[in-house]
Amino acid sequence: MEDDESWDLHAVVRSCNTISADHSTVAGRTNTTTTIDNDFDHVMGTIAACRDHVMNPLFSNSNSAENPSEGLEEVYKEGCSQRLTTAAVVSVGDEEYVHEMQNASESLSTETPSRKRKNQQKKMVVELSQEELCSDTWAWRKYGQKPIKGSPFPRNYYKCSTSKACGARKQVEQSHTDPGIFIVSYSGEHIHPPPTHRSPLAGSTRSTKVVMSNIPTILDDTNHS
DNA sequence: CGGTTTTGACCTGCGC
DNA sequence: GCGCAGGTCAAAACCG
Repeated sequence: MEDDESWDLHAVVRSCNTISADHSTVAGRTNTTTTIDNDFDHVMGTIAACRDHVMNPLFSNSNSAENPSEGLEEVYKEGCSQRLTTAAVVSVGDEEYVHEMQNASESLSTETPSRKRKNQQKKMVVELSQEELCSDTWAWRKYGQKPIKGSPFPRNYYKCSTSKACGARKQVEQSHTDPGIFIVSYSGEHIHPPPTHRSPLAGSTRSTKVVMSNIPTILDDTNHS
């Protein structure tokens, strides 16, 4: 069976939401850019979800409540620059990820059908702490888990469960160099605004109990408007 | 009842 | 062309 570590991963992973990543220098290699080039709207939606939950002091300082567009845009820019620093660490000491992300970045310029394989799909790869993972309001449904060669931790696959038509997906994998860090890859775009609250039944299974115990805190903040 | 996780099977891209 | 590995599907089980 899966051990506590993967269980923890499952628990943490239910919610996640981030900005963008740009790996200018990875493990001493040449520039690697992993960004969503045309997904500003997606990112803006992401930020909108984040800002209320103060996953990062950056967002709590935003004036987005008054000027959602301008505020978020600024936050987005700042957030990117800050995130980039973090995200750039993703591949340090991890040749596999370096390779993976390089391949991903090379294929970012092509439009991607919903079911392209492997590195052909546009991806945004970020490194997140457990806390950050818990600061997500998007509703994700796990649809698969796979052991990854060379990694002691399985990779988990999630779809956005808010809408069946929503093509947003994410993959979450625990870093084997730092188990406290989670490598999250986003693909696709949300076609709907972030949910303002979760269904009471959402994530009602075993391993999500812990997660749901975290979520209410977040939701309380959100619903206080 | 409606939503989720689990998990084995299947599909497909990629390297040799 | 073959085999491997990653990504997805879908049925069953679970939970409140």
